[in-house]
Amino acid sequence: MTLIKAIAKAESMEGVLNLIFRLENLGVDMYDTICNDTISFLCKQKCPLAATEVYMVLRKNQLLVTCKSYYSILKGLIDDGKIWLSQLLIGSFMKDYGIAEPKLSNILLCYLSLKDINSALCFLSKMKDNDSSVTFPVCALKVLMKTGRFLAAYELVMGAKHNLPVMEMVDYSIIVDGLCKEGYPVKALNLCAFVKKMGVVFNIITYNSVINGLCRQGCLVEAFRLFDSLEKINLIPSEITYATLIDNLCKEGYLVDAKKLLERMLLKGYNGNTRIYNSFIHGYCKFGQLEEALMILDHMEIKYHDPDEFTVSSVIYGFCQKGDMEGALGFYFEHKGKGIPPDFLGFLHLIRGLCAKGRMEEARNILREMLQSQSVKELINSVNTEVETESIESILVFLCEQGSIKEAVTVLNEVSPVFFPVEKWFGPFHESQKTAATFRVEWF
DNA sequence: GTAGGGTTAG
Repeated sequence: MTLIKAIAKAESMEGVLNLIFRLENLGVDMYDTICNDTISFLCKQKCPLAATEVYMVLRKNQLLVTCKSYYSILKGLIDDGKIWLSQLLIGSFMKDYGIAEPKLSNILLCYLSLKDINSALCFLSKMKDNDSSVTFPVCALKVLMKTGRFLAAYELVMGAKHNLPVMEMVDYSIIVDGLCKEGYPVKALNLCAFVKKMGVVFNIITYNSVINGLCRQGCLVEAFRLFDSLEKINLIPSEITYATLIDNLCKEGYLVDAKKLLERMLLKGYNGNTRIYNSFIHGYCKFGQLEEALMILDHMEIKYHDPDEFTVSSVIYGFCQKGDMEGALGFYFEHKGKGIPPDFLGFLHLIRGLCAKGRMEEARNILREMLQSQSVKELINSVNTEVETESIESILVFLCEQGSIKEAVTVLNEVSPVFFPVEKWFGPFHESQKTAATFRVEWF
């Protein structure tokens, strides 16, 4: 076993398998135990396919495949989404151990929940009738969460009500978080209430996720209501709680309220960070208050929070909004000199602004610098896998060298929304009405 | 299986 582990650590699964095959030919004692141990080890190393090969060796020699081996291979295969292969193994597992074997029941539940959550629940209730030790499938939930089916997980929990197994706080939290990300913050709140009744206590991270989910759906009022109720459940808002709310206030143009909230946060002993100040800078720039944004920038530097790519890009955006290309260029060169270049959108604003003024040669120079920026390259190349033709980067380089700046900008405008989707909360699952437009903060 | 998992940007 030590040798096998050593070979596997060298990431040579073929080496492990070769060794197994040689041991087989030598007719070594305890061969079946070695194979079962190897299966367990390979699964821990997240190599269920290699483990399956060892399993085949056991089958071929009509040796005992332990329940644990079946379980760990199947779990690995299901986690990897290798459904077709797991189907074959489940058949043998059932033949060898019978349906009442707890590990098999768990795997079946995972497997069924992947295909059809209702049949999983049906199976579960049947197993309960047989007085089996099967509990509600936490593993089924994990499968659902891993495959992003948070609604199904939600319905599973809410539907099971009193037949719930002991679930840990984080298990619930992942569902809550998933629901928020999918745009179901109200369902997430329902789940929170339910969980509270079960006596499970969430920490602030979960509530941060819900607050963010509500904001993303445009439910700022509800988000603040939740924020205000945190005290009642003895939870102290974290810096991220404040950051989330501040960012959303800034986005909506409630900069005065955002500032009040920032003051409140500082009073609680938090220091603020670059990200929080970026929210302000971006908000001020978006609403045409460039001077305010620049004041925040100064303030930031006094507080030793270093500006970053986002900061620089936001300020450039602010200058461009005003049509002040000298200001934008000056700011760009100054920060480039300090080693803080803008990111994709910062460059794009700069180039668009220059083009709008007919300053094509300067736009071309900036485009050239943009295409040399590491972060821009990484971003652009991250979509290339889906495009079969030439890479976007090479197209842009070509257009730049040709001097076809307008065409290059067209390409950039096309790819930009892929990286920075806008208007998040107008998706198909709009749970509650957007209330931000009539919203004012009333804590003072 | 018996640790760790889950949160903020245009």
